[in-house]
Amino acid sequence: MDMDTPERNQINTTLSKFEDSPVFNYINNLSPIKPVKSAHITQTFNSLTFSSPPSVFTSPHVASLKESRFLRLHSLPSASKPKDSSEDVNKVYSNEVALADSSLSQHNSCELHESAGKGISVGDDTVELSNKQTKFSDELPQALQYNCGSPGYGPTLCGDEANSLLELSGEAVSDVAYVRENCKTDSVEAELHLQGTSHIDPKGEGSDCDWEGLIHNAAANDVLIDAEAFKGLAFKGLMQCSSMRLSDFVPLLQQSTSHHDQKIHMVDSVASGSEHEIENHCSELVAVTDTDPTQDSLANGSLMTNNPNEKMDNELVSVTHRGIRRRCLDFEMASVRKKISDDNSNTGSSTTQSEVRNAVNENQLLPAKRNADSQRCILPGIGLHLNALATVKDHKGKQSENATSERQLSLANSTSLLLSACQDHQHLSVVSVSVSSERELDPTSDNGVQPAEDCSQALAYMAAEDFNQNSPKKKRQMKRKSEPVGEIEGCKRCNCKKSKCLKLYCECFAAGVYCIEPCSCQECFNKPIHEDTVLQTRKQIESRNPLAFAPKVIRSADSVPDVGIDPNKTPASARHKRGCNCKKSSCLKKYCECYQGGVGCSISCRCEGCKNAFGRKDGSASIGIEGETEEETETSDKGVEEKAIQKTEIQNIEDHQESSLVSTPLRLSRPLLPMPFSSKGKPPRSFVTTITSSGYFASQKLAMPNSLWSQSKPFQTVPDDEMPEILRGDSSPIACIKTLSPNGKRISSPNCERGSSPARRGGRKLILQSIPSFPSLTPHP
DNA sequence: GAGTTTGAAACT
DNA sequence: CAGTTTCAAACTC
Repeated sequence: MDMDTPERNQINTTLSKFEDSPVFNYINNLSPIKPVKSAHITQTFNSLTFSSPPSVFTSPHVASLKESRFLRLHSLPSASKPKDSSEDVNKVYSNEVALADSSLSQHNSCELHESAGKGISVGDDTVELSNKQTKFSDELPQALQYNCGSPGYGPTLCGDEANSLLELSGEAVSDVAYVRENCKTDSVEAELHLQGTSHIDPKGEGSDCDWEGLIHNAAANDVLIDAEAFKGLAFKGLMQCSSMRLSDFVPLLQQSTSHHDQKIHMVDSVASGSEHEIENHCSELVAVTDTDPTQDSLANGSLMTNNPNEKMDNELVSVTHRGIRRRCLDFEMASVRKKISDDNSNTGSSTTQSEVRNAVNENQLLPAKRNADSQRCILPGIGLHLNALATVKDHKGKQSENATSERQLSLANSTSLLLSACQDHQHLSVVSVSVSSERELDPTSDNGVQPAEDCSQALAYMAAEDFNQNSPKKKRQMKRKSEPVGEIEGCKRCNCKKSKCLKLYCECFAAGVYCIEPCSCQECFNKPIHEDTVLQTRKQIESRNPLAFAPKVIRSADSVPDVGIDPNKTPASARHKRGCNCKKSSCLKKYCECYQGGVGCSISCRCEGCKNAFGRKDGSASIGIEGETEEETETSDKGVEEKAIQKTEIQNIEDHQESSLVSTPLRLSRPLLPMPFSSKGKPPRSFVTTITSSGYFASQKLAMPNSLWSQSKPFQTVPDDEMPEILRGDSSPIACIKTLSPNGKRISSPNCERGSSPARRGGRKLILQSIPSFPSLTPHP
């Protein structure tokens, strides 16, 4: 986007330098690879529906990810590391890693040189990519981490690419390596699919998969495939296509790529003497598969066929699944699942999947990471409106049984992940992976697979259950030390003892997610196995209060005052939908939902002694020291207490100031996220902001710590048929709905307060802001 | 980690 | 709808 221009120029300049360099020429001569056309590349990236959220994306981030891989490919060629050819797979991996690492996390220019020096195509654009990649190199590790499916898993396993990979080198094809490989494979597939390659059939259903076609197609579309990913793909393809052998595959690839100059990447990575690597790799994987037919296959209830090909495929799927599967399903997702299930039976999975994908694409991926850098600590919430989905289900009255197929679950998971896009756009990778893998899901269902909750949860869950089961250590890592008990960036964890997690007291339940392992709840019913109960209870609560699961904080249009709704001139552009009722906290503590949500109190609040730093009920804004000087508006005036309050306020203010994102509540685009909750680093418990349908949907789950909230009624009135549209998020604004809660509290539909610009609002406050559901015109540094 | 405080949710 | 109770998070020590 806007950010690219400068870089581009710079890159070009750099490139020129390179090209003028004797060294460059020399290298260039050595390399048969031709420059890649930028246009193609661009197109490729843009066309990656999945991972590239709209425009927004563009993103350097998404791009960077791919590019990085891309880059890695370049570095892979053994040309520069001849020794590798004879090494075993692990060794190779290690080397690759090393290279990748050097290119990823280090110096840019050097890296670029290195890449160029390796005979990698150095077309202007290519260089550009490389360069770009370098720019975001620091993000890669994390990206990779997520790519591997689990944050928890991340740091240790995949988080730091260099480290993880290196670790791998020392292990015999471990789980880690395994997962990693699969992730890549799936990623590639996802990319290919995204390209709109109709003939790519991951399942290989109906006939031998058209790998040749796939390759050609990939080449034709200028799909960038990194060596490793490709290897995985090739491997998979081999496994799937009994008629094709690896030896045949590589030549094919070469041939295919040779027809397209742009395919240099592939050629470079695969053709350049990597066949051996691939074979090794494949055999390694095969060996693993053969010797370790276990866990996932069993867990997923996947088939253990006698057909090696199938077996492998299953394994791959399950592994990937393993990384992502678990629990990203929330209640709503359960519904989705069901719906999907129904749809699948009727129209075929492809349609449904694509729908989901589209929804995801349009609603969530976008924002991905505009502010990734700055918001890294924030949990971006990108999500699909689960409630809406649930609604669909309800309307359809279709309820599939617990026997939901794994595919469904998987899809749900994928969606959730997508939705959740937890922390960074980098999660998108995960999404993409999961989605692609979903296609391959083994139809044999596994009830054991839990629906996912919010992305974070899912990830956390995975980490906890999938990867950490045997490793308390990892588990601990997953918890991220500083995280307060309840949430891990988007992960909710409750501690309910009496509510069975079926009341709004339960944060998980209120957020529309299932409780997960990290929860300390007792007698919890908020689990997939009690899905019916959960849904029922949920319905009951909604019948009482239609907006019970709606986001508590509604953010109005950035540029449009909350006229009518909030007569007060409070600075905040967002308001708690119902207002608080604080008596003693002066709205300066998280007891106050307004404060917790990072919004000012409004006329609808019944609080006493409001001193909300985000905006007082009386309309004054006490920000910064200002607040201290402001008159003490209300009752509380008791010395010590007052001091305590002031202290708190000051502290909060300081926190605010610390947050680069939050400069002031008054700011229209006030960052929702980095709230002043620094005291414990915990984001607001449950706030979601919604505004645009798209934003709304997008924001949910994933995002936050609080995850998905579900919003309900307003969308529930939407006919099933329209759901897709809703998911699309673009659509027309939903009619403003104002309702009264049973108890007379004012409840207005989030939409009522929605602003004119749909693009900006989104899920939880924190997230949306940082992650616009649509390409934001405003550059985020 | 236990106990207290707080205010939302639930109940009457 | 108001008052009360229950509940679990937030907070304090």
